[in-house]
Amino acid sequence: MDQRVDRASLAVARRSPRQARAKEMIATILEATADILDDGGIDALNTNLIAQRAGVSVGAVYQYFPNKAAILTMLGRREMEAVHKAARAALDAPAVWPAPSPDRAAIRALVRTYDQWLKSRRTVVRAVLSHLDPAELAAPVEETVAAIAASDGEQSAAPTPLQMFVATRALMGAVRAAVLEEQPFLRSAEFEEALLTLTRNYLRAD
Amino acid sequence: MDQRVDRASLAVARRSPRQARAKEMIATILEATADILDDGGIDALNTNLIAQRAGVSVGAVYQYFPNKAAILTMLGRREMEAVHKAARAALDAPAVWPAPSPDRAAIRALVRTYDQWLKSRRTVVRAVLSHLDPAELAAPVEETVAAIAASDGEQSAAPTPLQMFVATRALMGAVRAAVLEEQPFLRSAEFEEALLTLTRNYLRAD
Amino acid sequence: MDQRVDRASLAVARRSPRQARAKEMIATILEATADILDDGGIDALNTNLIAQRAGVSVGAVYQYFPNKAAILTMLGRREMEAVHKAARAALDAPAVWPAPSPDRAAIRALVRTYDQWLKSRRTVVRAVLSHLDPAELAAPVEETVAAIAASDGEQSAAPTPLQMFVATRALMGAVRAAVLEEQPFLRSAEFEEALLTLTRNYLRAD
Amino acid sequence: MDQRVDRASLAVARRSPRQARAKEMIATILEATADILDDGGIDALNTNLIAQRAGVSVGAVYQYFPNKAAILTMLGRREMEAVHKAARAALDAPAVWPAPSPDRAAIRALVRTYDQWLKSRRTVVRAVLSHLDPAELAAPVEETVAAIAASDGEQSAAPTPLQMFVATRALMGAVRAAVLEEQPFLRSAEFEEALLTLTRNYLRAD
DNA sequence: GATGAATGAGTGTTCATTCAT
DNA sequence: GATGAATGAACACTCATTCAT
Repeated sequence: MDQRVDRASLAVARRSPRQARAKEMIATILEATADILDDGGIDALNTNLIAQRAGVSVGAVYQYFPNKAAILTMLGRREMEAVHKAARAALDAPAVWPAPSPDRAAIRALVRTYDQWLKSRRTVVRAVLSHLDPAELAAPVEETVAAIAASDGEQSAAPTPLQMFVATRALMGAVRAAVLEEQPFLRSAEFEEALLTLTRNYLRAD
Repeated sequence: MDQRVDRASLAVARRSPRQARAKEMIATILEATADILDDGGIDALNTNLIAQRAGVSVGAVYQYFPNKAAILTMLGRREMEAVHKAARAALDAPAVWPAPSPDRAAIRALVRTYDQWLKSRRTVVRAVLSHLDPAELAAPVEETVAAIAASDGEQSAAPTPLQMFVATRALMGAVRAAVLEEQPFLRSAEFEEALLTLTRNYLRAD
Repeated sequence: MDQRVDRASLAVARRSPRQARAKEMIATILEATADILDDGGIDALNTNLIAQRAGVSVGAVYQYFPNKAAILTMLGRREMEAVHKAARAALDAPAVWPAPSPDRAAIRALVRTYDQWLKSRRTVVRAVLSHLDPAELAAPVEETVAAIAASDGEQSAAPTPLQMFVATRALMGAVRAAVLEEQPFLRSAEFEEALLTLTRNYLRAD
Repeated sequence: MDQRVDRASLAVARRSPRQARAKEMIATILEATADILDDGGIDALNTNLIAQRAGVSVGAVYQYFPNKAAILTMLGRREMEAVHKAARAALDAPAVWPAPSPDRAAIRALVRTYDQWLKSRRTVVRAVLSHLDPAELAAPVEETVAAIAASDGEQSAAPTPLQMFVATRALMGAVRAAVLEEQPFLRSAEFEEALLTLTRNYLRAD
């Protein structure tokens, strides 16, 4: 068998470790940022501290991010992606028995995800919620709303964009407030029920 | 005749104009703050600039506010009070003919108020929405929700605290997102209708 | 006699100490700057050190100068003013006996002034010579050249602008080089003689 | 046949292309430096940018230069050499008819050379003029002055070192100022005439 | 109470230089 | 020799807050 490798693939093979390192570095920096945020809030956040906690030099931080704001923004996006992913995973998880209806499962997944997130990264959540573009924050919730709308079966038409907007933001508003105000009922059955009713009733055509 | 006046009454007599001056000063400072916010965003805000724009010295600013954060907080509260007041005024206004139902009137008042506010103080709104305690922001909306709940008449029981929370935050979430994302449908009839449906359907017992 | 003072003059009287303080501060900052320059050259110059050496805070420095460059520029101008003044004073000084011709006196004054200056502020001179606008540097020399031209009496017409330019810059070029290259003949009679010849011969019509 | 080659001769054979490469590299780096200087002035100059523009790595730059200052110095020297060469070439060029006197030709060559240089590398010229040792800058001018002195024939003795110094620096001072102040008369006949008079009159013994 | 000059800790960012690969 | 990621000292400048007048 021919042992030779063409130059192109070799180059790819070689670049990989570099890219891997870059990804690692970015991850490390973001983690350090999140840590600081959770320790001392947004006021404690400064680039030198980020570098120190990440165990790298400030210069390295600026090799991967153009400025401080970019770090915060990327952290926000990453966190949202994580929430997104967690919510979807919960949605796709094999149902327990007796299976909750799919829309209830969707709400439950959403709330659980936020709750989990909040527990591990209280301040990061707050920072993300207030610094990220609201439209970006809506993505995972939109999926939940879509799941609820779909569960209604043929009974009703697909929601209009405006309906989606209102339903998404309403649901988000309720969850967000519960998170930010640290309401104790965040993981209660009643809250889940309320959110479900809110969304169902709104989307139900009449 | 005795020319002396007792000190106490003098103090009382004098305090009035003093307090008036203090109120004026505070108002001036807050106005300057709002101006700067709308001109250059939160990053342009600093106490020296506030003093300069208010036409007073920094020292004077610190005579009335313990620190910068307090200025922002008070501005936020004042703005919310204004919204509160405007919303209530709209709610209490003599109905035009044909009168909209009271709950529709409440929603309309809320949306109009935010729209007006946004037009005159875009950045202040953003700053307030993201820096003020969410519970504080809920007050005027709570009133609106209460009005809607009341308009349902005897058909349903008074909403529970949880219901109030969810309804309020949901409504707020939708309005807030429309404001922050500067959605063009903010002052459309469809949006009003959607918000009304959202709240009515949720509060309607079933 | 009326003892009252009108408000305006009182204001002036009161502002004085402030302005005096400002002038003092500026002088102190410039002095500190010159000190640092002479100690460690332009590379050792930084705003924090300037403040420290001036015995004030960095903030104070920035109260009087918009940025670091402005400090250097102002120092340059001040130094040039001083040279200007010294050169003129030497020019106007009562002649010793036997009196040198006025043009020789002018050259002598110029060279002495530079020599003096160099001895006390070697690096400042270098910095000034290389950072200041060349036209600004020409002023005191222009005066010297004018004195030499005038001493020629009615024999020749007033020099044209181009002649002034060439004579001034030529003279300056020679002095500048002697200063920067720290030529030992800077304060020799031969050098003085040479400069005199250079200028006289050029300006003498033929 | 013996395939071995002795190491020494191989080394010699190899050094040539290596040295050629080294020269190329140095030239490339200096060119990049000049480019940056002309684009954004001395403040825009940094080693990473130099490397990038030169299409090499920073490490490579440091293979050929001990530090940033050395690059600037070498660029200065190179530029001066070029001026030197251009001035000499102009001096040696076959005279047009009617031939200008040799001293006029020398001045003309000097001024033309500076003018040309200025047009193509304005900022480099400024940087070189203010960062290079003044004695180094004098070399090409010295040659011009020598040419002028020589053209005087037997009428006068060879100039003394001091005379050379003064004549050179005076001429340089005038040209330098015209260049730095971007005087429009830089390439005028009057300026040439003035410079010629300046130098001739000074060197003419009397 | 009012003033605004002064303070100085704090911060984002740059960039010459090194060195493991 | 070449690369370029990493280093980290250095620095200009800001701004909330204080306090002598």
